Amino acid sequence: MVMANARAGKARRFDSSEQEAYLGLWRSYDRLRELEDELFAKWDITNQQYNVLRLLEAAHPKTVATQSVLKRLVSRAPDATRVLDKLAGRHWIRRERSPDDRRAYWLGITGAGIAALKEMAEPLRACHKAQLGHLTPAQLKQLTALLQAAREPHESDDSPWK
Amino acid sequence: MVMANARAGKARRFDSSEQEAYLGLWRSYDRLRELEDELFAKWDITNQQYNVLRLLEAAHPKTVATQSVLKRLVSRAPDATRVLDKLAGRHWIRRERSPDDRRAYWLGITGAGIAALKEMAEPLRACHKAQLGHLTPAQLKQLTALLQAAREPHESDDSPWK
DNA sequence: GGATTATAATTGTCTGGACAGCCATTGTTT
DNA sequence: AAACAATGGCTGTCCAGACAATTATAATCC
Repeated sequence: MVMANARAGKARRFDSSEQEAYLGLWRSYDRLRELEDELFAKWDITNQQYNVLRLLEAAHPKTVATQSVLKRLVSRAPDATRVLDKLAGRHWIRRERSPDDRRAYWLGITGAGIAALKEMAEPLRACHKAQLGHLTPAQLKQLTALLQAAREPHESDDSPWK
Repeated sequence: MVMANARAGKARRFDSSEQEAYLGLWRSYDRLRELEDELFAKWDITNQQYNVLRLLEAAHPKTVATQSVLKRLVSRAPDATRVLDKLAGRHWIRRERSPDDRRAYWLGITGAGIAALKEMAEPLRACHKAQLGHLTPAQLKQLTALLQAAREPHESDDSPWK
């Protein structure tokens, strides 16, 4: 039986080095994310939800405007309401109407939310170690810097990621 | 009116340098992908679909087993059938039963598929340039190498991405 | 060689991401 | 102050990603 093109020499060709880098970025993200997703699945939580919790924890005991949280998220959340609904449903966050602008909400993490984060902290740390612990500190630093440079022109001026 | 924690000093703290690198990876991927998605949306195609087309074009005029294509995709495709359905629906690919294994299919790109790719080539190249063209060739090379190193332990031995 | 196990693809279903339209509220303009 | 525009959030809907169950076929194991 003939196996067509199973691994035909230098299989992968790229149109440009930019494309090569981008596909590498995509691939690496995909591989690493799988590890994290697996962990989050155990707590029935998504990385976005976790992200929100972390931001609120950092601000604790102060509360934060929804829009402020959204701007700082790693990836855009067009369905913010539903993400917050899920967290509020588990009583991990509180929402209260802003007194000066009745359209807006202030978000705060609850004690249960903080407890949940605490429970996840160590396994998550181990997960990140499993993801990238094989790189040297110098490599990690370099990678972080290059990634920052890569996205820099695509960040708005007020982005916390800039 | 008091703005709570709008940009409180060194806002972002990380638990580890591995986490920092991973979040940077996620963020950069998210920003860059947005550009590409925007382009693909114009042709009503997803990056996964494009990916499949490219792989089939590379093998053309030979045909490729579905499984072989799936292994080479950038990100896992659990719904392979439906991705292929879409491409076949636009007559960009052909599916034919393997004669020696009636479970399997051979996939091939059609003339229309090749034409579609040709039409997309230049805008896409420009897109990749817009994504990462601001990096120097040395930076691109370094980034590509670091990304490869980052995912290396998470690739199976037979992965084309290793 | 018949039973069991593994593989390839399809299908149903659920969830999250995305977008548009909506309502309520606030800000701006004249 | 009335009209209009902008903002914050909510909801309906659609689509892709994910997973489990199913069917068909092939390979393996007594």
